[in-house]
Amino acid sequence: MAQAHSSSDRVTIRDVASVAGVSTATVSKVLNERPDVGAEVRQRVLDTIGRLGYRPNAVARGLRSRHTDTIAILTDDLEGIFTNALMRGVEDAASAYDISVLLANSYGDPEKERKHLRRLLDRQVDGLIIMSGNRVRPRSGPALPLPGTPYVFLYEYGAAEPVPSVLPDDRGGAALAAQHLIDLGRRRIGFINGPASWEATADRLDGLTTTLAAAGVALEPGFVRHATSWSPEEGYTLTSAMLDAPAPPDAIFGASDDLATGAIAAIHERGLRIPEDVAVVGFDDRSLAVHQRPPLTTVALPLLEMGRVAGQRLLAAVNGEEQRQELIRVPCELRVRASTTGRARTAT
Amino acid sequence: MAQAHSSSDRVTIRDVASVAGVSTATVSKVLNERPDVGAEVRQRVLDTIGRLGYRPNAVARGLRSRHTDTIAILTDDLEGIFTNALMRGVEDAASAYDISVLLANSYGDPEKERKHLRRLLDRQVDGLIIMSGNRVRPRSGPALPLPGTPYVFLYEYGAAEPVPSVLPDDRGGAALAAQHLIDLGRRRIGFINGPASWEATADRLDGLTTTLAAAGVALEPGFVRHATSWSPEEGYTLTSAMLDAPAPPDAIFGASDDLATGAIAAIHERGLRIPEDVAVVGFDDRSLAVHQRPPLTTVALPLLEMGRVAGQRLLAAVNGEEQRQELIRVPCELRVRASTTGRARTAT
DNA sequence: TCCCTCCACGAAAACGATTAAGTAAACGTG
DNA sequence: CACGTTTACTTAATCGTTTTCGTGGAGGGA
Repeated sequence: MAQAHSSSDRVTIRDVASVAGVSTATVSKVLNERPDVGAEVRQRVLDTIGRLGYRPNAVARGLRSRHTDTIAILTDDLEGIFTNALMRGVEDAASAYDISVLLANSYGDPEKERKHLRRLLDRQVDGLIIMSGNRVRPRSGPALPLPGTPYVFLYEYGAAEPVPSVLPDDRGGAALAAQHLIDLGRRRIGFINGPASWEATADRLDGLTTTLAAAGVALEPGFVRHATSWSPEEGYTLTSAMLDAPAPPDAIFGASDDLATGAIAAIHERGLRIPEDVAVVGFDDRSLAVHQRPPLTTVALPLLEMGRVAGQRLLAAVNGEEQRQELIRVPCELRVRASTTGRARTAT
Repeated sequence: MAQAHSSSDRVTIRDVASVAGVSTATVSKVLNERPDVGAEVRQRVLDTIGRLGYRPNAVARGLRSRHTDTIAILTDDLEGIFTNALMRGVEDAASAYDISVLLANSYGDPEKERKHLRRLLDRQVDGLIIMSGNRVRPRSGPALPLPGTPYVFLYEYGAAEPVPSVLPDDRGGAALAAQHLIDLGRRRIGFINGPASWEATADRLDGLTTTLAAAGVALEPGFVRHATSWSPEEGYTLTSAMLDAPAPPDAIFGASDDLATGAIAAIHERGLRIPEDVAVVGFDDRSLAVHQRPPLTTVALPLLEMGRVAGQRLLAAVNGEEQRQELIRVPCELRVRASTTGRARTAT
């Protein structure tokens, strides 16, 4: 194996140039696949690079060319339920374009967040994915202080001003669930929504009612409840209340898998059968959904795809495409399982 | 608000120097808190920096000083159950020292992994946290090709050679659970271990048997079973088998929360009470543990702490401390809940 | 007063690439 | 054959810092 002959230091573009008998400019052109370099010289340089095991120094490159091929994810909850899948989507998109991803976690502390943001800008990141809008987002003040650095909000509700942003299609997702229940002949549908303070809950309710209305099905007022948290316990108590009503529902739609899980417990407790007596649909498609008994039909949040979309939008902006200050909704997908059909119809 | 007067470009150290009437060398010294600069000059420079809103360019700094204040996490499963908590620990440690964290996900694809590794080294990262040992790890060949870049393996079992590494104390964790059950007077303990191919399972079994033996309690051969996966379903079937034995166990220890969850289902199904008839202990302390009915006593994996420890070890090595090729075990913690005591004893 | 030692600071050379501008040779073209 | 144009390279400046020396002056001792 050929080695750099002289020093123990890393081999630079200058070494390659001198060994190949060309200038560093030429090596650089070969590296960047520029057209104005002859075939045999190109080959010679390539060979030399291989022999010497040369690798371009990304830091030096970044200094001169003013881009670092790096984007950052700024989050306030690295351990959030959905964070990994979102991150993975972003990482997917980025690494497809040979872009690296920096991670910054703020715990929701505005001080930490500012510190991270400063550090990232110092580091000359090319763009930012923001999953930590509580503090830096435009909602609470003027626009982000990101001179010339493009950014995309990911899974951040409630931006006051138009801003590049990616969210799930909550309305469409709820509509999917509603249509599914209708198709199964259910007419007395109970909806356990999340806390009203969450923006998504309004859209989910809207998707449900609109779809039901279109099918001529009315939603009983007592069958629409806002939980005070997304927990199974809430799902359990609210479902219990509905089941104990004189004319109980024949289906429960929970605005989260946790809520639906609580519903399942309440239904089982009363000796009712799922789905024969009461069908259950959840929302999110967390891993627990498939492990329920029976496995839970649910509306899957397109987290991976959301991450990818956000990443792609950001990279487009980094590459100079003009960025539209637009909110993009990524469609949800219905995963039909035994809690509505009695036996799993589709894998996963 | 004072602004850079002349151009639209970013303000550099040279601008600061000229405005403050000193050389860039001096500004640099102030920036890096070097001693050889006088008090009033220092103050003048500091003021100028503030007025101009100057921020040092980390890329340029990295080029010259040969360190980037960046470490990377190389993982093969960004969506793994434990990945976030581990990452958060690493991020904690890093950001405490003003170090940024790069993320690289390989999906276990060795090709992708090599590509990421190359990219990270090109980027001159100061060190690596490796949670993706399947391919790059020494097990399958010679040492890592990381000339001069320190690294620490995190939550990676089975390194063939001594290598800086951080793992949970599986043995100690199992011992904690065993002691707890003994203290509660349980004597007929069933152990549902994970798949034998997992290195951790041997340690957990060992911790259990050693502790029981020390208390004079024997483990019945039929009460020690290896599952073929970590799933609740496995826990369910294996527990069922034990419960249907002539003299059933009075406690089930599952080597994962999922296994223990399955155990709970099997116990309930037989109309037995938890913990009166059968106590249940899990391992991992995933979020589902606290949501079980009854809430599950479990051995918590110290993921956050493991991440922190790995981060700190790495940063120490980056700072020139000599790195010991050593495996560090981080102690687990027992979280006592109702599945053994009948009522929660501790919060969380 | 002279000499030596510090102390603060500046000049200038890196760091390893990219890139604008320049140039010599080869190549038409009239 | 003289004269623009390409083609294929090279030269050298540049990106924004850090860092190694060098240096002038202040201070101290004899």
